[in-house]
Amino acid sequence: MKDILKEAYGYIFEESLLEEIASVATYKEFKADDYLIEIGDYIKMMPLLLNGAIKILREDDNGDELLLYFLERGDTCAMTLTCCMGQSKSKIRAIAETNGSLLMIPVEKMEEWLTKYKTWRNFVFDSYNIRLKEMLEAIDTLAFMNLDERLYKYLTDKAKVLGNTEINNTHQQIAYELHTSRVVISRLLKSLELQGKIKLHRNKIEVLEL
Amino acid sequence: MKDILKEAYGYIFEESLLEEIASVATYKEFKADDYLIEIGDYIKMMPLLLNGAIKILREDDNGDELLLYFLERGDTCAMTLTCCMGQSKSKIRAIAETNGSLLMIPVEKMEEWLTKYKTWRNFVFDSYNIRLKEMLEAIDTLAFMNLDERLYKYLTDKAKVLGNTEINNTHQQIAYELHTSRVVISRLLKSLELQGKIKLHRNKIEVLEL
DNA sequence: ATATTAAAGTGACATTTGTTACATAACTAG
DNA sequence: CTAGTTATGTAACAAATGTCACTTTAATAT
Repeated sequence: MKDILKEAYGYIFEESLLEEIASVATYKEFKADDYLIEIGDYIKMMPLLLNGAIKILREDDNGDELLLYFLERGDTCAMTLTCCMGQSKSKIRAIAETNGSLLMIPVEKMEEWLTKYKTWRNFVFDSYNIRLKEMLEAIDTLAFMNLDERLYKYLTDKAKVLGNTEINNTHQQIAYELHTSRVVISRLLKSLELQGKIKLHRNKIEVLEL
Repeated sequence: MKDILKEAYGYIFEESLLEEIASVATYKEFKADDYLIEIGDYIKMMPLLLNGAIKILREDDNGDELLLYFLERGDTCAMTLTCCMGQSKSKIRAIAETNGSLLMIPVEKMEEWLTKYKTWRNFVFDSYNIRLKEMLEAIDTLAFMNLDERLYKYLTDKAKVLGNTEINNTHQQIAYELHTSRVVISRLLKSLELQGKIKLHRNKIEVLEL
């Protein structure tokens, strides 16, 4: 575990902090599609992602979903920070997009390190900043793009996160994450295929240009 | 200035921190519709709002606008924190909604106080958390609500921020902030009026229920 | 009081997105 | 191979939003 930690965070944290993390953190592996955080959960640990990808979703009162963004190696979840420090319930859902692993840090430590390590403080602030940036991007996407553009962005973003141009999803699953209906997604996918941007297969979409 | 500072922040900061703030901060007054921050500005100071309200807007590549949220007394702008600490350009525009005043804190001090005062650290984290919450709310509004609901929410939110049920805006101005067209806003306002929720006048909208 | 200008109202139509219903194609278990 | 199941394709229509053109109303300046 120490090795993966060093690989993922060695370039930002000093040796002594890495030691401390290793000594208090809980290591956890997860598989694709595992539910990691559910809306309303109380969060007492802060996750540090070692590898794999996690998708963060928002849900409205009717249970309708919307994909907010992906977390990758070196990321932590600012929403979790929010909840940890504010002692409030999670406002988002986190689902593993791929297999992966993470470390869980107790909240007390994370607060302690804020004063003790400048690198940790910077990391936490950077995380907030990255998250705010991702949220802004999500807002831009919703406010300024049509659904066909949003869909194409979704596909290319996903391909990047997966490191693979083949996306194994049904149209229905995509529809959930973009908060629309399956028929609409099928229609727009077909049109993207006609434009030569993607190729459709059963349970699989191939992104042709990245 | 010390008085207003104490009135707005006395309940969260200790005396010594208030002293420090008073000694390094620049006091600034602004008038409604002043541009306080423009997209692309470099930000070297962190604002603490003493009174009045500020609206935060996002703009896309075509110059189309979208209202994100309002800041009120006791708020600071997490976007500014982002920019201060990351040395990056502003990604948002801030326009005064009412007359008001604020304090500008140099970035170095804000970093110094992070380790020195727990209350300051909590304030900064709370600010981030509140901002993330507002962003989530903005996303919910965009993703899950129809335009008529968004418009009504806009009107009631604005009335609360102004502390006044009379909103002095043209339909065109509202259309800009909600990123749609004047004709659409006129149509929906008329329908809200027929539902008995608002009353329309020239250059003025009266919110009947809050 | 009248002319000018800004704001708001309105009808007609276009586009985007959502919905329903059903057809077809591809996989899977037996 | 065949039946059943799941995924996808598609037509037809509905609803929400956007656009254009023009009218009417209210405020302001002369």
